[in-house]
Amino acid sequence: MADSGFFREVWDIVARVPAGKVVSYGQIAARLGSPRAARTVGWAMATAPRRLGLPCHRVVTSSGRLVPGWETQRDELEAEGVTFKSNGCVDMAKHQWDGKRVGKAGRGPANRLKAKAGAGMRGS
DNA sequence: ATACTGACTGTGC
DNA sequence: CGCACAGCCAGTA
Repeated sequence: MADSGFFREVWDIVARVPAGKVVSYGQIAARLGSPRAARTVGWAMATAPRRLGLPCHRVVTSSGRLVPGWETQRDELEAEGVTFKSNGCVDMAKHQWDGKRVGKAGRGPANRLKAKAGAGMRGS
């Protein structure tokens, strides 16, 4: 894989996400070795050719929020058995794809991940 | 080769 | 609790 690079891997991972599960952009990026490349991952989805049949509706943000401007996405996930919270967010704590690594569920605000403190230190 | 964009993320206030 | 700012990676123009 990786014949083309990052994108190919992103699509590959997304295509491997089982129904009823969701994965966050950051999780995919981290899987590729670049936890900060979440944007690139989202971009890969945005430019992902539909002919690939990518279940982009299974990709959500770290907050469990669905893609902004997407109305059918929630319906698609529900059809797969994904449950939602009252606020309209996916119950990622329950459906976030383990990514073949069980025990990693809840990597984000939901878990108060305080890794690397100098991550977004805006000190310009 | 350079610049810009893009469906994110984590902190800061 | 909500809004804003800055950093990151890769592909297209």
